[in-house]
Amino acid sequence: MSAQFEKNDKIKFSEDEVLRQIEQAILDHRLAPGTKLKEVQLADLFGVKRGMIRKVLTRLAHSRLVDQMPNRGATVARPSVKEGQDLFATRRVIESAVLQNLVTHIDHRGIAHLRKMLRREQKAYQRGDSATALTLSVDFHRELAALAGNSVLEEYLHDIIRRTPLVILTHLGDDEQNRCRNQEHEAIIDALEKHDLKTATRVMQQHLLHIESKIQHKPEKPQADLATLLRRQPEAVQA
Amino acid sequence: MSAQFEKNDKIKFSEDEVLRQIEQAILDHRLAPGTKLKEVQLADLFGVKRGMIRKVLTRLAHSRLVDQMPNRGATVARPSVKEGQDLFATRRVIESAVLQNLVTHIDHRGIAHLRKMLRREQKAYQRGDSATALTLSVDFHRELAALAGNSVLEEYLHDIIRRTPLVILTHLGDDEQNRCRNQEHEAIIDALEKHDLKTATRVMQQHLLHIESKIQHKPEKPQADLATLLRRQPEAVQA
DNA sequence: TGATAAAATATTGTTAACAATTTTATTATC
DNA sequence: GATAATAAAATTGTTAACAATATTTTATCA
Repeated sequence: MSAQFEKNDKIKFSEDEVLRQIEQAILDHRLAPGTKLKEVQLADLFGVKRGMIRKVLTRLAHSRLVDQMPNRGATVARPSVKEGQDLFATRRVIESAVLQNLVTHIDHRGIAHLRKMLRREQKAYQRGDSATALTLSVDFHRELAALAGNSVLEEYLHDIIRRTPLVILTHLGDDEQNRCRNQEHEAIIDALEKHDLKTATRVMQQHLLHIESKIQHKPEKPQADLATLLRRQPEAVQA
Repeated sequence: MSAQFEKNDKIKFSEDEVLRQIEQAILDHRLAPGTKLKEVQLADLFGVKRGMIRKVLTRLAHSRLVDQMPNRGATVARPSVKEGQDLFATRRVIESAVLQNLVTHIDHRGIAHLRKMLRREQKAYQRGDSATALTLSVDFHRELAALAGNSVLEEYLHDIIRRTPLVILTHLGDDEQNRCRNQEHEAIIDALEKHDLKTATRVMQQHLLHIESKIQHKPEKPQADLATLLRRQPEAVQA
């Protein structure tokens, strides 16, 4: 009468919190592409009702992080190589447009803000905290889009950024190749400050092509059980 | 014991069909921005269960055609002027990228296909069937994206095209100004055939700016009841 | 009359039980 | 032992009843 109750012996999570945790588990590579996501199992795991898991899975399916098949449930999505290429190509288009907006709209305050973000990112690298560095690196791109002031472009870039890690994982593996080189971030800020669109765009294209060029097929990894994989490793938590 | 049962005296619709009908009612301007969408009313109207309406409303909210507020239900979305501008600006970015892809990838078969679509569009205009002409005009843009072969770009353009009529309705009204001029469609095909990216892009930009320039604020219209508005007018059906 | 509070109604949100379907296990047959 | 049919279990899908919240109506008082 004890063991079977342990699973519910925890705080109840909100829908957004459950979404965030599952999404993070996917993006942290703890849930491999193709992994079955069973509703009751997840519901018990988080101590919530099945209906909520259902809604969460639908939301995740919408952002293409999971696949849903009628009557056959949800699995972690396995994006094709082609989808990955299209995603990267579109990202180059979006980020170019962002820069084009920025080069006319940005002011000293914006530049200063970007430099502050860059410094935090560099410090994280220097102290070897690559998890934080990666987060901050992504935030840099997001912040560029936010400063550009076009909500639709921003929305699309968020969508792409959300989907990208899964593509990389699926076809490149967990090889730590997928992070930004922050010298390029610095070069982009410098160019923006001088209102030099051409240089900013060129550096950005290099920057993105650098990752894109590495996508290629890779065999699947063995898989542990769902509960273990959802449990986040302490050392991976960002500072 | 008769009148109150009439409402259910019809075929049961599938979820996709219900979604399609409500979306069409919004895009046809039969449901004005801000209109409350009550779950039981819609469920009775379509002869389906409330849970299905619930799912449909969530899907519509996701594509920003309806707003959902916790505990306060769903309404037809009222996009801001800013959102409309951002949508159009992004559309120009996406369509430019589509042309850039097309100008290198397109072959004679593709060109022939586009010309066939253009002829159908022109014929619809000539016989005064503006509803069909509008549909075909939109299809032309969609087809460009499909031929470009980037699924993400295509997806985003679909999203923008889906959201655009509501923006135009909200801020411009039902003034019939919002259709493409198909001479420009022809010019785009001509330029693509000659692999002339510069001309194709220039015409496309004009084409899109033509509509974009007309967005401005406009007072609200009076509103009939939901059941009437959902019932589609026969003459509006496409040929 | 106009404002405020309370009650009644309407609407959205959640849940547990059930139904339908798929998946796994078992049995039967060759 | 392999294969196919059958039964059992697991899983997803749906629904009706209930709970929570918001809105409208009515009642009360200044």
